[in-house]
Amino acid sequence: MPELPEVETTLRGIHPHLLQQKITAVRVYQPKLRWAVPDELQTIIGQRVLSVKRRAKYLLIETKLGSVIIHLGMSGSLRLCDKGTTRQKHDHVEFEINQQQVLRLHDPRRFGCVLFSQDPLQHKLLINLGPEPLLDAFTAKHLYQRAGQRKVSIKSFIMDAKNVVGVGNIYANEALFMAGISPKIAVGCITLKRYQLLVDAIKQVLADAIKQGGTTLNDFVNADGDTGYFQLKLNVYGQNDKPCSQCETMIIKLVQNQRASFYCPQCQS
DNA sequence: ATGCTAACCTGCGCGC
DNA sequence: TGCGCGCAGGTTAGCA
Repeated sequence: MPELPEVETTLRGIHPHLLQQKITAVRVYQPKLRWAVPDELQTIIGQRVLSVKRRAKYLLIETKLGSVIIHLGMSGSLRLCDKGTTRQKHDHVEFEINQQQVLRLHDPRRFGCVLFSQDPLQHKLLINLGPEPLLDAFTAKHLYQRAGQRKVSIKSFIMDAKNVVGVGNIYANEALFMAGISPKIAVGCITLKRYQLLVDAIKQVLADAIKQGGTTLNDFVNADGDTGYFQLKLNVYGQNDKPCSQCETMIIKLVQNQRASFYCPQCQS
């Protein structure tokens, strides 16, 4: 489930509870995640948390000896609870904090991962990532230059983390609607001016969602254990066969790169 | 280099 | 009530 706003919300939820605290135990109940949980993870036992950060949709828990890299995949969530709290089905990894609390990774589909690296930003999975969408380095010029004469669709392009990180399926659809751009257009055919509209839309859509505390759909549980069901206003995602909020034309659904796309054929071209 | 497909998993809702 | 099917928020490896 988690798109970038949910990961950012998770970060903000766990950050104050982890900073400067000692990791007193690590328990792995199911090591078979997207990648096997490495034995090296045990290195952090006894270490103090120096910082908790986010890069793309990866959460980084940094200690003097190295960092834990966590990705929530499609269905992952992190929850901080008292040590005695009963473990739930699909709670695969837990970090004990000061012998009192545990940070638990819950992930039914197991597309997430828990890794360890002495230098996480140089890790294979992070080293080639594009700019953070909410920072100034993410510009229209950047997308325009990367697009070149390529023929890939704009929807696929903005969901490719080498171009910009953190744009998942919901927000890709919503940002394209906001920018008035059809998800099917080839990236090489888009003007710099239209890339500016798109960059602005991506920033706004993500910032709005973070402001609301993450979305929305199914199983998001925030770090304090409250269900975070903030229903974001979705203009196109999941709105197929319903009238466009702007022009009343029926929203169309199609499949691109094995992912559902939704758009208004009137407002987006 | 580019673009597409399969694959990794479980759970849920729907039609029959 | 039960079963099979299609679908789901992500991302990489591997192929043509």
